[in-house]
Order: sequence, then structure tokens, then C-alpha cells
Amino acid sequence: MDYSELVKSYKKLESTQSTLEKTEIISKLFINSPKEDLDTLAHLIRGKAFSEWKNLDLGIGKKLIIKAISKATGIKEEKVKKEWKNKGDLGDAVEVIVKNKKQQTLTTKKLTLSLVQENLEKIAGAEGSGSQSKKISLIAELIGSAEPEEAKYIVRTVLENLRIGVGEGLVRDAIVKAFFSELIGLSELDGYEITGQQVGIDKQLLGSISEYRLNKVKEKTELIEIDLSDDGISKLWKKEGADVFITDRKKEIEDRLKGIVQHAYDVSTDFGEVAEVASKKGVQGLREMDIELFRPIRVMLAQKSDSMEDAFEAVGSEEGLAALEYKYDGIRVQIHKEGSDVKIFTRRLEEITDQFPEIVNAIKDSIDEEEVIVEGELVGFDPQKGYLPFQKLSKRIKRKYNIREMIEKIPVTVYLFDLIYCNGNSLIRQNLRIRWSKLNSLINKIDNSVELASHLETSDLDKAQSFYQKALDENQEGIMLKNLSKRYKPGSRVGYMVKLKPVMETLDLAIIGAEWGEGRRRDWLGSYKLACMNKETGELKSIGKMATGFTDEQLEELTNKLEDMIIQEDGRSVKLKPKVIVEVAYEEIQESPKYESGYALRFPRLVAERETLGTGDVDTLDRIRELYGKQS
DNA sequence: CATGTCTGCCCC
DNA sequence: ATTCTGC
DNA sequence: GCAGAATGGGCAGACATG
Repeated sequence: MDYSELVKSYKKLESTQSTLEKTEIISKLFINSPKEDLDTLAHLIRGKAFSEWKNLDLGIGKKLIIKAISKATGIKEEKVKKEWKNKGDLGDAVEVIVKNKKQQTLTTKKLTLSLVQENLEKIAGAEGSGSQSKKISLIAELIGSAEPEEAKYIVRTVLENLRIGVGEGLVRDAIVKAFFSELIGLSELDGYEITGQQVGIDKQLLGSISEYRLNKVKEKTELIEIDLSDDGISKLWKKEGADVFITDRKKEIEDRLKGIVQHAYDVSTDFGEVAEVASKKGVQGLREMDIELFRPIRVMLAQKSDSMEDAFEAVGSEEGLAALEYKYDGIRVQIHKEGSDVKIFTRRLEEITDQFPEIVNAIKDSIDEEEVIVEGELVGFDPQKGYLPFQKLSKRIKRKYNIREMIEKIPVTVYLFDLIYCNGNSLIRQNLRIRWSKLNSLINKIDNSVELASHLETSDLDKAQSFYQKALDENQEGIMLKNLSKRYKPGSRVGYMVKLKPVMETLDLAIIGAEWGEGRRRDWLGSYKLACMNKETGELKSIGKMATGFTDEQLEELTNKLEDMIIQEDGRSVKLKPKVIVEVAYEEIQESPKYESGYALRFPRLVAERETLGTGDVDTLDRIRELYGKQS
């Protein structure tokens, strides 16, 4: 497939916000794609170079892209940066630059999907001395062969930030639409006992089915009237002689198909594979895809809750019963074991087995079952000092050297809370009650670094409150609440699993700088540098940046106000007269190697603008120190 | 060889 | 991680 | 309610540079 064809679709996707339209555009691409491009297409459509589980990195960021653009076009880096600031997007910038350049040069070779993919693979494979310049050359080569619009999307793809509003859900729906529009093989779906070959098409889908496909359908189908819904089926197409019926239960069937595709993706984390199986083996093929040991599946995520009452409301079963667990401040891990082989994965499916050899051993000792996948939180825990802050634990995550030394310096414990797979059986469709009790039964409770998460099943709010308090007293983040009758849903933020954390005090801080935004924030200052007051010297000291919590309206207002206070501009960042004071929420104060105050905020976000305050009213460094001291 | 810059579907 | 936005 | 987008601190490692 020519890259230009994909680019046409990118453009359309970027220009509409309608999910139906987007699904339609993507599904057409899938339908028209040659078989050998399906895999590449499935990744590129989301702006990803590779499938997630493969652990391939491009190692390219904005700084190197600027060099590549400069190299490909002969435009100075400074000018590229200027255009970037101008457009609020490096892709938009390169488009303009290439457009101006094109007047002088002839286009070289035509870009195809496979050529783009090939270069991306070469980029990921480059390492060692001189590898950066090699990567830059490979990108420059693509940009050099690209039409302006193609260059735009190549740059965005390399940055893995396509900004066209296509995520996982849309690709899933598009796969359903592309390969199962006709719903041939309806009989394979649970609950529908249908023999023969029929085609069910919803009114909404009619617009998208091509004449060619319709005729194909006619060729191989034989009309049988089936009452799929309580209301019966429409005869519209029968009158015109097509063997197609319109069902009012389209949504149900479609949801079922989406569920099948979703499950296939959840266990494979690879839309390329899902698309290929859907195309070659159909629904049955997808259904046969299942969890495989040592191939991590996507984890289930929790929603936020504001109070214990809300939390119980969200997850409580009929009798108001819920499972409560500590929310440990560590790393979410999924651990696979087969005999004496153990692998540890993070929630982004990165493997961190080598970093935690003591956990590998402890798992072997704690679990006798041959094959399991368990899930838990890996926490820094020192028997002498108690739980360690996340910052300490994080020193171990990406470590390649001195691993042994760190086992003693930063000891860890893993608190298990879920069982996903056991001896050939996936448990994700089982409810939590079953998964938790089975997990309990297979953990040998011996004294090592593997424990079960602190867990309480109750419907009593008072008991829940004291459990929550206990978690906080032990320096954990809060608690999780889970519905015991619900299944494991990979990759989803589900409402029946919520987290509850205390509301932190807020700080009043001065805005002393900012950075111009990108994408939807291209016209606004999108990130704000904050400072507290050193009372002794009367100086404002930086304490971090804040970039979330405001509405679009607030962003616009703030930008307008702050534009008049710019003292100095340097590329994308501006220095500001400290006039605007904001109330900022955060989760924790951390020691910082980066900011003047020596501290930084963990997860800072805007609460409100404090229009009545001036720089004399901002919180002092002394107060920050005091709050920091109170944390542990 | 020491230091600085950049990167990460990084971890949170 | 958090938060807002549009569907 | 969901998915998507835009952004936070800080860590180790990999290269580039001098």
C-alpha cells in the first residue's frame, strides 16, 4: 500500500470528531489493505511503530527529530524550532518546511507502508557509537522522499503521537466493521442458533457496504427469514431480492463481536495479529486466541472515588459487601510462572525480571502450582525502616548494573492481589471471589518477599474507615475497593474497582514561567512553572511545573493574562513577572534535584486561581519543609 | 575519561 | 500519574 | 461512562561531546 493512501485517511481522521465516521475510515483501510500490509497498517493507524509487547524502542524524541528535519531539508535547526513554536506541532512544522523546499527539488522514491516500516525497524535496531546519527539519517531519508503531508505524519509517527483521535477502542470497532460487517458465521455467536448462511446488517451499516460486497453476499447466501428480535426483522432487502436482513438487535450482535475482538487484543496486545486472524480465520479464530504464559496481558485499572460512601456505592454488591485492599505505593506487576521459569512484567508490559531476582526466587518458593499468572504491587519494604518511598524503589526499575547491591539497599516485597491464570485455565472470566480465594489457597505462607495484599471484605462503613486509616498510618496511598462478583477486565478502567486516596492540602504558589502548548493547546500556554517564597531572602524559588486541572476556558484566560507579563522568551518557554497566584493540589512533596527550592510536587494540578493574592501571600519554603517533614 | 543531554507505548 | 472534553 | 489528549517528577541508561 502506498503511504499516501494512509495519509489520506490520517487527514480525514484528523478532521472529524465523529467516532462513527472514524470507525468507517479505518475499516475501509483494513478492507482495502493487501494482506501483507495488514500488520503494519494496524500499528501505523494508531501512530505506533510496533506492537506493544515486543519491547522495541525507537529512541527518538523531539530533539533528534529537529536534527533530522534540518538534515533532510537543509533548514537550520533554529528555524525548525521557530516553526515548531509557530505551529504548536512538529508535524505541522515539517509539513510547511517541506512544502517550501519542494519547489526546488524533485520527489525521489515513492513511500510505501513497507518502506516506512522497514526504516522504523532499522531505527529501533540501531545501537552503539554513531547510532544517533544513523537514526537521524534514516528519518531524514523518509522525510526526503515524502510529500509535505507525508512528512507531517512520518514525524508524528516517529514521535508516537499521531494526534488524530484514534485509540484502541476505535481500532477494535473498525476491525469488527471491516471483517464482520456481514456477520457471516453468525451461528458461531453465543445464543444465536442459526444454520445456513445469512447476513445481518443494521440500518447504520447499510451505508458502508459496497456494491461489490453486497453482490458477493448475494452469491453465497440463501435467504432464510429468521426472527432475531422480538419485533421480527425488516423485509426491506427481501423485496429487492437481496439475501440480507436488517436486524434490530444489531447493537447486541455488534457488542458481542466487539467483545470477541477486544478479548483477542487483551490477550495478544497486538492489533496486527488480531486483524490478521480476523481476516483469515474469522470469529472462530479470534475466539481461539487465549492467554499465553510469558506473554503479558493488559491489566485492569481502577477509577477514582471521592469518599468511602461513593466507593461503596460504586462497588458494593447487593448486600453492600465489598473487598477492600491496601493501595500500595509501588509498581504494578504481573508475574508469570511455569515450573521454575518466572518473568515479571510492569503494567506497560515491560519486562523487569532481571531487576528483581529475589522476587523470582520468592515466587518459586511461594507457589507450587506449575503454571500461574498472578498480579500484585511490588513495594519497597525494609524490615527495619518500614515502607520505602516510591522514589527509592524507582531506582531499581531500569537498573542494569549493581543489581545485587540494590537488593540489600532497597529491599522489596510483592503484595499479590489477583490470580489471572492457573494450570492451563484463564481465570479472567471468573469473579473476584473465586480468583482471590484460589490465590489464597495456592500461596505458601512462608516468610519471604511474597505476601498477600492486606484484604478485608466488609459492608460496614466503620470497619472500612478504620482499615483505610490503618493503610494511611502505614504510609500507603490509600485503599482499593472491589466488587467481589465481577470478572477481570484487561485493559479497562472499570467502575467496579475504585481507588480511594485522601484529599491533600493545597498550596498557594506563584506562576513564574510557562511553556507554549502543543496539539489542542497550541494557542495557549500549556504548562506553568511554580514557585514558593523564601522568606529570609524574599526570593521566589521554583518548585515544579503544573499542566493539568484547568478547563480550556481557564487556559485561555490565563494565557491572555500572562502574555502581558512575559519578561523573556527562549524558544517555547517564557519567563513571567510573578503576578498570578494559583492554588495547587498535589499528592506528595518530594525532594528534588532539579528545582531551586529543593522540593517538587508529585502530581501537581490546578485547583483555582487566587485572584485576591499577591506574591507576598504565596506559601513559604519553611512551610514546604514542614509539610515534607510531616509526611513520614 | 568525565560530563551533559536526551529518552522512555519508563515508573508513578 | 491527573484532569478535561466530546461523543 | 468511555476514550483520547495533554501534561507533572524523577530515575537509569545510552550516546555525544569535549
